Amino acid sequence: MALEIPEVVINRLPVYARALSDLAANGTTVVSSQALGEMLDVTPAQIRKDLRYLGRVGKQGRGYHVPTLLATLRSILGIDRTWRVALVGVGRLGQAIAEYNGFAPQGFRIVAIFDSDPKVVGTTIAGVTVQEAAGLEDWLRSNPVDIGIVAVPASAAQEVVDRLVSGGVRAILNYAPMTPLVPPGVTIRHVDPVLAMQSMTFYIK
Amino acid sequence: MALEIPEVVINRLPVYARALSDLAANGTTVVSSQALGEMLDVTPAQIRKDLRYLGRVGKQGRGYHVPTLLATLRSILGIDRTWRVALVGVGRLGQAIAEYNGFAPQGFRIVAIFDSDPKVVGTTIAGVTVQEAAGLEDWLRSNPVDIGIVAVPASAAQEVVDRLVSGGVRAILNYAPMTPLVPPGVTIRHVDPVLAMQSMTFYIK
DNA sequence: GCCTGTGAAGGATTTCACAGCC
DNA sequence: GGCTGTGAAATCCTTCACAGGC
Repeated sequence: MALEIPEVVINRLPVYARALSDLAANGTTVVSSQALGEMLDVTPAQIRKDLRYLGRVGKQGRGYHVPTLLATLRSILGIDRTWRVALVGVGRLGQAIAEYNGFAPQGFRIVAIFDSDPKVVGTTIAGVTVQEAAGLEDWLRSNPVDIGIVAVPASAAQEVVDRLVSGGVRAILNYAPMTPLVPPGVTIRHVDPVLAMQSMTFYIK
Repeated sequence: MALEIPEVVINRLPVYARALSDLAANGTTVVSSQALGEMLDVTPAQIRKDLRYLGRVGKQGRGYHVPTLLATLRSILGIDRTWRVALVGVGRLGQAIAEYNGFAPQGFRIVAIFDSDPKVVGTTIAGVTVQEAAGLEDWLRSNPVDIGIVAVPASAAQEVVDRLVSGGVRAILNYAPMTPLVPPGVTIRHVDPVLAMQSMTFYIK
């Protein structure tokens, strides 16, 4: 029964977790697939099928117990712990990422920042001293991190990804406007507002 | 033959367009589905099927003519023109978005910025004067925009979305950490690095 | 009665494999 | 010979509809 969870489902689970978190904060203790579906514009059947991957997590006739379900979800996604993150690139974008206060509350701790520009190396951003990018792999070997954030220009992104990977990083969040390749076993996600907009203009043109 | 293009395909087309743009910049004039697939880690068959939605855009035995294909792609996606964008919210995040210089080169022009904080209303960010958010709908009625960017706290996001929609906006880029609902006919995309990370931790835990 | 869990059906997407054109 | 276009097959994902537990 512990069958493989498909990637589409994995991508929806954090959305459910966030909604359940909001419900829990409101003091709601039980929710039906119907109600959750209305909050998120997802069909109830899909929610039930998705949640079924977590086990028998609902109660027939009642619905889902919010705190329990949330805990299960967080544990399966691995978001019930803290993760060490390294940020590479402190241009405008990297700076904004470093100072973004949405990561820490969710357990993502930026423990190191790298850049190749001598003008910023040695400065402190969000309490972290910027290190010379040339030392990235060495540093990673003695200070493993879980996730790498790439916020360098497109021309440097593939190299940075390669070096993160060879330093043992298996999850990469890519902000660069290109598609770096990663070997099997390494997960990469892209944050690209331009691509998002470009896929919307098709519908409004 | 002008069959409906599925949404999954629409989401991949901008990625192809970006890669073709890079190839064009390098002076490459012809590319095969195989080569393009290797650049992007996509199977050649998928690329051929996807591009087939644009028409008969390849030449058997040769491949795809980069400049022509790029032009077709841009025209079908609607990224060959400029789009008027309104940004709502100029906290840290909104500020970074306003100052991000990746939008303009792709034809996305932020023509107005709104916020409800009197402290920032009237100030100028990236050359645009911040207006009082209360006037959003009125302003939109006389100055239609194509896309709205929502960079307000989660608690205000649904209301902002509703007001953008009632002001005629049919495409929304949501940076708020919640899932606003939109009526049929309105397209919404989410930019959420936290959700992206939360879907990766599953694989590395 | 309400609502989950679930097989079956239906639909969508991806991959295969090769015919046909350059 | 190389590579697109493309039916057919395979796979994956979503929706339906209802049995069964609360």
